[in-house]
Amino acid sequence: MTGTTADPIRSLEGVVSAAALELGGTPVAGARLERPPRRDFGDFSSNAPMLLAPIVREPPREVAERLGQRVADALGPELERVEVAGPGFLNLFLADAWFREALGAAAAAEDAYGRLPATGLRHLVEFVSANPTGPITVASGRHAAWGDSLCRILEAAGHHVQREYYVNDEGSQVLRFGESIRARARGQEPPDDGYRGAYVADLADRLGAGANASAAELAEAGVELMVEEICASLERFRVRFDRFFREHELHREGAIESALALLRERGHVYEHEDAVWLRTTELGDDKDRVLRRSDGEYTYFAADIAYHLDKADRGFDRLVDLWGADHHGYVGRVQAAWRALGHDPDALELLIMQLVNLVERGQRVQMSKRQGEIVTLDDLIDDIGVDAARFFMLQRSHDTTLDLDLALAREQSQDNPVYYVQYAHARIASILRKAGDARVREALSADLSARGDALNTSERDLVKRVLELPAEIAIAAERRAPHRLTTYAHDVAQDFSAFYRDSRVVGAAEDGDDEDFRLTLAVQAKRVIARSLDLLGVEAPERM
RNA sequence: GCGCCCGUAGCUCAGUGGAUAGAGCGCUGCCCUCCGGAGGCAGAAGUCGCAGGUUCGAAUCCUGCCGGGCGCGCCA
Repeated sequence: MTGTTADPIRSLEGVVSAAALELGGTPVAGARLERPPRRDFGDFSSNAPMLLAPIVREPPREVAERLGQRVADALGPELERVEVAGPGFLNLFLADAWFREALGAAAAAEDAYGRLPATGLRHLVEFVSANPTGPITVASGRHAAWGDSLCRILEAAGHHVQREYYVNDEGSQVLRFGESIRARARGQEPPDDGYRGAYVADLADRLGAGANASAAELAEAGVELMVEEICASLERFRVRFDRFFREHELHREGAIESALALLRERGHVYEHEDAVWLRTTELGDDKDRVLRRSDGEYTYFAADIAYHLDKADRGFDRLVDLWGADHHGYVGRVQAAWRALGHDPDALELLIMQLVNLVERGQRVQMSKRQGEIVTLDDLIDDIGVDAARFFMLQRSHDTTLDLDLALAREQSQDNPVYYVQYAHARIASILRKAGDARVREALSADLSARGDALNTSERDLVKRVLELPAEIAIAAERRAPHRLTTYAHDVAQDFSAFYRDSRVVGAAEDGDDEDFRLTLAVQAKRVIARSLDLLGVEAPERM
């Protein structure tokens, strides 16, 4: 049955699908097992009969009856009973034997549990990419947490992942940055459109900038220092990149010219009023875009096309870009350019990250700022810590504005979801310490299926929850939805609390209960919480 | 004006075709002879923005409208 795999729910789904195939003569697309909304609808519920009904031309409930019979035959004693319900659901009530075997299988997988089979697909995820003209802000912090967590989840889902930060070290912004440093070095105010943060004067000091250094030199040196600082802030936030890709490389290697030549060859380029244009309107954009300005300079857009071409040439199956909300007007033209280059539109995903509002008791707040007018990621971490910052930033989907409640995030109590989850983990650790290593190992090597006592509701609920991890990871990866893991981790913690309330673990044997089963379940709940938190980049403490 | 995103409980949000729509916060009430009370249980609270449509079935898909956010440079 399911004992040889680390995804017992999937195996069960396979049994139902096989039965549906026999009945319908053809595979049923979209059939799945889901957790029913109410406990009296069983442990798992299949929508297969409703999908099968049109194929076999029978009422869904009749199909469900026949499917139920076959599933019952296939599962034998692991199934308690099936019920047909509602519009044609097949509800499965599983026997305790199934729960024991399933838990045993999950526990036997140890650290591999929740790690999905390799897909061979190579992903390049580009995120943060904040201009290297200032420290990392809270908004960029959300990009960092989210992008990094997505990468962790993609890896768990079996994909190969490369993390990349695109450094805009060219162009007018950078020059203005250099001019601002130079002004400070001369004891002057930066230009009106320059960078006015306190860190600029600090950079001027650290560079030992003489009054006659050029803005371009100062810009280059300033960018290098900023990249180092950004890197350090991100490292502190547990975010590491495989590569910082400099825009400068594209200019130096003639990559922009060759991208432009390729576009020209493919017939998408024209000249107008001394500028070179890309005809993006033919590919879904609302206006054509300039690639090279009339002054001969390439636009940021041209460099970005060259960058994406470079990524594609490196042989990735999937490019994921995470951009700020202020860049969403840019999506159409980059997609158009991507298609102009002849690439599969689905291979490039452009995701937009919405803004972060810092909130305290319902009011927008101004934090005390280390760097003048900018609220930096470091300021936030100093205030609420890395774990709370990451967890809170990951609780929401990327396309919704985030209200981050600082008061709640600071709170070290059960009201704070990150503490609630970490507390559950620490509490299980404490229980297992009390049991002792040797006793825990003994429990893990016991054959749970040989036991006979009835499981209680909260034990069964926790087993089911723990078994959901592989599917949760798969869905989070597919939908680019790290926030699902925050919900899941909280659910596990909650189900553990119910289990713990109802069932004594250490000393269960004295009451005649199955202590091996309970210890194994506690171990597995702890692993699953730790795994979920790891995918979020949040620590799972043994003690608090 | 055009484009994209959002509109679900008092608040912040989950829920990408299925059953009586969920969680956290807040609110009300209850539970500490028990492995961590940094805990648990129960309750009140919803015209899923509005109106049509598709479907056996719609918070979910389509169309229109209303409200909010963001974007619409030979800036990056």
